[in-house]
Amino acid sequence: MAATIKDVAKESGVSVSTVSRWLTGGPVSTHKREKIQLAVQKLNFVSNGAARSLVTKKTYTLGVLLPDMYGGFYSEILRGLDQTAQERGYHLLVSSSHNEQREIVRAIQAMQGRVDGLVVMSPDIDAASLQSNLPARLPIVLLNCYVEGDAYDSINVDNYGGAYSIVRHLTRLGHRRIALITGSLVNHEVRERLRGYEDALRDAGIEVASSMRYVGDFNEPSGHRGALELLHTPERPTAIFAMNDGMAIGAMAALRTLGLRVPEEIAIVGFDDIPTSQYLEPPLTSVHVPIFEMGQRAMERLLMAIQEANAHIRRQEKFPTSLVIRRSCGVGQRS
Amino acid sequence: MAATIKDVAKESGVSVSTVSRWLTGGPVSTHKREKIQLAVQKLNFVSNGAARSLVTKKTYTLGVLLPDMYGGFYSEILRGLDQTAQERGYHLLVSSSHNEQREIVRAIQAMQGRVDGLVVMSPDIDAASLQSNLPARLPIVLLNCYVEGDAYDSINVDNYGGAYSIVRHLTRLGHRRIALITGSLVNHEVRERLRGYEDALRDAGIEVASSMRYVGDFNEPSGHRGALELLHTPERPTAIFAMNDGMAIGAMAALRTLGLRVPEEIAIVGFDDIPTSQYLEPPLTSVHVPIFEMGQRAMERLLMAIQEANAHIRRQEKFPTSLVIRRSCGVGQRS
DNA sequence: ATTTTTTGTGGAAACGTTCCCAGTTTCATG
DNA sequence: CATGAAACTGGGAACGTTTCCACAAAAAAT
Repeated sequence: MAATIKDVAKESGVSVSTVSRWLTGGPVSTHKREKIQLAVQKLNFVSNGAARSLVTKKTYTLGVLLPDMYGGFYSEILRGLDQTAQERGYHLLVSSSHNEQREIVRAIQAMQGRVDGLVVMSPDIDAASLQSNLPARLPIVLLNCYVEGDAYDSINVDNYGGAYSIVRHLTRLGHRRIALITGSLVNHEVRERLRGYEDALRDAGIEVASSMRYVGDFNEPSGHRGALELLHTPERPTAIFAMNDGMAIGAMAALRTLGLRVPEEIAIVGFDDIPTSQYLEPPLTSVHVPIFEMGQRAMERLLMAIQEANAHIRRQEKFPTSLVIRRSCGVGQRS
Repeated sequence: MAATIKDVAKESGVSVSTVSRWLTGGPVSTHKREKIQLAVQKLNFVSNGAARSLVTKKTYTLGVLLPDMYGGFYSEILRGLDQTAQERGYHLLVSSSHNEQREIVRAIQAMQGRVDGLVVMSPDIDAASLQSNLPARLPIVLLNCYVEGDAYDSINVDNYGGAYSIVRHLTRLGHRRIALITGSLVNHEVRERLRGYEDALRDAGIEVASSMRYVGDFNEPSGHRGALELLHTPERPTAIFAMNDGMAIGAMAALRTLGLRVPEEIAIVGFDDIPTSQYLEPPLTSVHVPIFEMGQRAMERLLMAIQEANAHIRRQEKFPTSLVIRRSCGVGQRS
């Protein structure tokens, strides 16, 4: 068994209270302090976090719920979360692969009593079931979740604006047949990006054709499949807009195997601007999303919510995107 | 305040013991079960993890210590760890950015009582200080750490063999001036890879030149700087071996800005074979390391150690690498 | 019908801390 | 040298669970 505070007290001949006071930085006489330190060393004592947080009601741990962990996007988010947490002396309790409502709730419940707050990232969670399953009082920040109203702190991206601007960029370059590789359509972010795509086409006087659309799943292989499929359409697209960089990468690989040159024969653009994208050949034009910063910001807001407790004012933030023009769309500066 | 088990007991008119028994799946009469369920629903009760693990001494949480979180390597490791943990009903308590000995120890101590075991990944931790600071009995698996003897379970990569084989590949292609971009030389993995590089050169009758070496830090920018520096040497290298793919990517970007074609004018190879590498142009020849699998395996071994408790037999595993020949070294099959 | 087993029940003692409280010592200060 | 403040001390009650125990009621076996 690991040594407890009682063992230390006995070994050093002081009371439990005094050892505890030493642990928490209270005033202890030099004499006793030395004895305690000796005993701690000897017994290899480390205080038990569970017991501690049971009484203090602080865990210095924050829960993070992710739908997945694959790829440059989630790892950047996690990095942003982790760095900020780390700076403030917090740890992260991570749990991924949650797509279903029920799973998320289960994971949240398992974290109860082990975390001081929660960052939930799940594009398809619904607010109602969150509310009814969440222990009251647990500070929470929603990242890229769709919720109406101001019941939660949330952080989102301007999905509509980003998609609109990159598709408009393509239309301005003269493209008229712009194919689309989407993620799952139940995903709210996907729907927003879709709206941006369609509006940009319409505003350019282009008809939206459903043959120009392939439903992927945000991973490389689906981008690959999507590109192959879209090239079979009677009127071959001159450009492909993939709803994230992962699928754009997959699509580019597919085009390469077909011997199609990017961007000369077909343009391709993505969304997210993950770190990898700049190193592709040709470098990928994409909608820049400040991924790392969003992670940071989510964590900052969560820590704020924890600190301010009930005085906390909830806010919904929407991060702007920006167009990063590289060579894959056919006109960028070299990079 | 969140509701406690006592509140539930009072609300439903049964004893605390009975509620607890219901929670843990013990036998409870239908009648009381219903009452309890009602009360739980009404009070929105979720049992407190800290209290629970204080008495059961199980947390269903595993600690993970990483030196950093940036890049394809760590995120793959983490994914492997997380997936396996998830499958077995465990969560991950993650803490990164630990390079110094002291920081690691502090992080481990902070996790005491909150985790059932630990995966420590820190190429420059030393076994002695681990041992003296670690609470006895806490199962632990070392990932890519250098420790002598069999005091710990550990998982490593065949760094020497990997480096040797990729450098030999280059010499067989006729390269004689093979430059090297390393990571920090205090890192044990770096030293092993260095050894492999040097032996491969010697075995090919090539003299090891210190002018052909640039000390980087495993991140892209240092690869970029390294490539620029190495091209200034009197005898320009015909190939560059970067000790990880991140630096290889940085180096490739540098060569591109200089207008040097890869692999025609200069070959470049990496180490790790992160997911990104296959999508580069040209695709990067690298030493494949089963990153995800190593994460999985580390977690499996940790869970074993936990399950078997004192009957556990420690083992040191070394994962083999394999050469992945793509185009960046000048001879690969197209991909 | 009696005994034995199973099933269900609540009281109370843990688990390893912190922190309040009441008390004791130490130490300037007038 | 009294006096009040400050520093220090240990006892013990929390914190929210589980689990051991003793026992009662119901079911099964004799």
